[in-house]
Order: sequence, then C-alpha cells, then structure tokens
Amino acid sequence: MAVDRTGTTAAPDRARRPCDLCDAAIGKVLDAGELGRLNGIATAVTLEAGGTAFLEGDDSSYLFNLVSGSLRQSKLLPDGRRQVTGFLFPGDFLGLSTAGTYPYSAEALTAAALCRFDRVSFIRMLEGLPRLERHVLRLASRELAQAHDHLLVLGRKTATERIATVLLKLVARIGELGSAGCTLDLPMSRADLADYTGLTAETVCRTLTQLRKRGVIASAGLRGLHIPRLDVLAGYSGDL
Amino acid sequence: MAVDRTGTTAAPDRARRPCDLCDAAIGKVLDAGELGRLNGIATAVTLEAGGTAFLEGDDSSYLFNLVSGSLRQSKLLPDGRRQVTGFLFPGDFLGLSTAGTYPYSAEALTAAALCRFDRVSFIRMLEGLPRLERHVLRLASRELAQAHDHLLVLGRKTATERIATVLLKLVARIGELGSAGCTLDLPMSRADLADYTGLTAETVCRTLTQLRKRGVIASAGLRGLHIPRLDVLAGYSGDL
DNA sequence: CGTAACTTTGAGTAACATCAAGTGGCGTGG
DNA sequence: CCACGCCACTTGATGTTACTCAAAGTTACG
Repeated sequence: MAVDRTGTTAAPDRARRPCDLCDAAIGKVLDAGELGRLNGIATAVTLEAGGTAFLEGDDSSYLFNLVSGSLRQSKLLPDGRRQVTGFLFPGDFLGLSTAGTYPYSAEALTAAALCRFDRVSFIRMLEGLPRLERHVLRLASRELAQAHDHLLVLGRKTATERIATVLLKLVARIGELGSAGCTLDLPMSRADLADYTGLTAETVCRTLTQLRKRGVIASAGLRGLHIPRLDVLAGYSGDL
Repeated sequence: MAVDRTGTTAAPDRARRPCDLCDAAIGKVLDAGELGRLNGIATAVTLEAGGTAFLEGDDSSYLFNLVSGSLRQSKLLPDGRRQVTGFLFPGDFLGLSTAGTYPYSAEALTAAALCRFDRVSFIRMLEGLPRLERHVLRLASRELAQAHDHLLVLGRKTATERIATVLLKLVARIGELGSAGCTLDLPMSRADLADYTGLTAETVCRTLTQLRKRGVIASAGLRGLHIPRLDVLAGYSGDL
C-alpha cells in the first residue's frame, strides 16, 4: 500500500462498498438504494496523525466525510501566521466550498478515516437525492452558524473567555460525561488551540494554568482534562 | 434599476408581484414560471436606516433577500460587547440558518428594501426548484468562505491589516472604479467598522488617519473614501 | 444657530505577545 | 532498564499593541 509523505492512503483493496464506514453518518438521510449510488463514487481514505487531506489552494476536486478521528482546518498568511478555522470530528463534511480551490488546509490531528467523493459526481448526484441535498444544506448552515459564533470569540472575547468557550464546545462534541463532571481528551496541541483562539501557545498555557488553580479544570496528562462542573466553566465563557 | 446613493429604491408599486424588485437578483437561476411561484410566497419589505429586520434570538420565521440598501449582521454578548459578523448588500440572502431562531440581528445601515419569504414555504418550494436550491447552497458556501476569511482577519491580523482588508472587500462589493483609483461610500459608522474588525472606534480612526497620512486613502467627508491605488492598499492587508 | 451624535486626537494603561529559560513526558538506543 | 535527547509544555521577565478614559473638533439636523 503506497503511503506518501503526507500520510494519505487510498485503500486500493476496498470492499464492494467502500463507504460502509460512513454509512452510519449519512445513512440516516438516505435509503439503501441511494446509499448504493453514493458508494459508487466514494473512496475510503485514511490519514495518519499529521497527514494532509488537502492544502489551501489545491484544486477542490473532492468532498470528504470524516468517519473517524479528528481533523484541523487552517489558513495561512504569507508570513506564516496561521488561523485554525475549525476542528472536525466524525460526521462532519469537508470541502463543501464551491470555489475551484480549497480555501483552507485540512490536516489530521489523529489517525483518521474519511470517505472521499469526486466533487463533480457528488454535485451531480445531489440532483437526484433531494434528501441528501437538504442534509448538505443543513450541514453548511450549521457550519456557518458555528463560524459566526467563533467570530464573536475572536473579535470580542478575552483570553479566559476564549479558552472557556472552546473547551465547552469541545466537551459538547467529544467529551465524556462521567459521574463527577466531564472528561475530555484533547486531540490538538496548545499551538493548535492558540491558532484557533487567536492567542499564543504561551497565553493558552497560562490561561489553562489559571483555570486549573481556580479548580475549574483539572489536568490528566498533557492532553487529558477533567471538568468537575460545566456550569462553572460556562461562567467564564462570557456568554451568560 | 433606479437606486440613489443612499440605497433607497423607488416605491414598489406593482402589487401583483411583490418580489419584482428581487427578480433581478434571483432571476438568473429561475425561469418566469418558477419566479411566479416564488412571488407567491414573497412579501416586499422596506426598512428605514437604523431599522431592524430581526433580532438575534427571534423565531426564524422568514428568509430575506436584500434588494437594495445595506444591512449589518451582529451578535451581542450579555455585557453589551458586540461583534458585527457581516455587512450585506443587494443580492445577499439573509436568515439561511436552519436553527429555530436567528443567530444574529440584522439591522439596516441605510434605507433598504427586502424580499421576505415565509421560511417553511420557501424550504418546501426548494424541493421543486433544484436550481434555486443549488443557488442557495452556493450562496451559503460563499458566505462560509467569507466567514473563514474573516476568522483569519480577527484572529491573526494587525489593526492596519484588518482595516486594509475590510476596505478592499468593501471596494470589491460597493466601490466605484474611476479614472484615478476607486471611490467608496461607506454605509457604516466607525463603531460598526470597529465591531466588525474586533477593534475600537478610536483604533479604527487612528488607523484610517495613518493610512490617510501615508497617502494610501483620501477622505471625502466622513463616509466617503478615495483609494488612488488598490495595489498599495492591498500591500497593507497582510495577504501578499 | 444650537444641540446631539459622531469622529478625531491625546495620554496613560492593561492585556496579551515576545523572548528566554526551564520542566516534564516519551521514545530511542545503549 | 536507564540515560539521553527531543519536543511539547510551562513559567518568568520584558515589550508592544491596542484599549480606556478624556477632551476637543466636526457634522448632521432640527
């Protein structure tokens, strides 16, 4: 199996239904026959941690559905400043942009599995699958709302509010509710969080330390977090 | 179409087809019969400068198409901090969100004319108008790309870069190309620009003054701007 | 012509960035 | 198994940008 330097792997030995893995994600809105048609234009793709699904500026030939793992979307300025525009988790669509090139890069934070669709075929198929089109429109709309929320974070919130807001959002998406609060396994580095929140890695650290000292969060290793009370953390988010 | 400088349109006097005014905007993707069906669920709405189309949190009962004038989308934090998430100009859609309530407020910067659609009827109608649905999806996708661009502005750019970037975007949308550079009639206040760029009104002023002193821009009254050379302004945007 | 709202300018400050040093976890190789 | 080194993370000291507060100047409008 050929693995290039970006860690991309197109599985050549795919089963009869390469998109089996993502059926669960899309399956709710399509019946078996429709899924079959979709599978016809789908290819299973896996990424190693750090691998690249596509780079900002690449021809947007493909659409992706994230099946497992987590991705980071980011944009770069010419001098190297980076803005992470979002983190993606299973079920999220990727590459919906209608422009000819991807407006951001997509890289794997952890090992990830994706379902890849030829863009033109996918769009053509939408015409015959109104429920899928509705689903995609709903996803785009939700993404837009999330982007607007994040504009508020970046434009108007303090460092502590930014971190609290982002932690709450991550908890909602990938947190595990336990008997005593919530547990969170961060898939991204402090630098990723910094580029997502518009801060520096140092400020992210200091802010986490401060929250830790106040008992709002507790750490379990570098990437593990425990949040005893979500409502307390929410109190730091600026949203209440 | 007769549109004066403030964005005020002639009164819509053809009662039978309330959406005549916005035919031009949507007309490209629909034929006459389809437009007729669309008109059936449309209502013409006008706003005075400062008027409200809807407020953040209102039930999202309607979709709008901006026909003339300009709007401001904004979100508020409980303590009054405000983030302007976008400025809208003729042809833009408004309220695409699929959530039950609007995620932001929409207010008129100038007198404005809108075409209002009952949300449920509009969505139902999409099923029979695949070209319109495609159009809406494309609009949503473009809006998403713009939001991502603005995340980069808010998260990683300096004050000067933010102002330069925003001015360039406004020029592209509502600027008039003259023999010697570009002319721009800003429909929004310094405070609006501040809340859009994540700065304060004072910083916006200082930054404009600085660009003026450097000859990058020239002022014509409070809201009028002249940009002799767009490439020079672009040099301050951080994007090159 | 007067008033209110908006804009501009100035001085001081606070929040976060930058620069720099030190710590800790983890994989590798001895 | 332990020493080593790397890299991410953390912490500290200093610097800079943009914010805050204040006041004066403009513009719009009755």
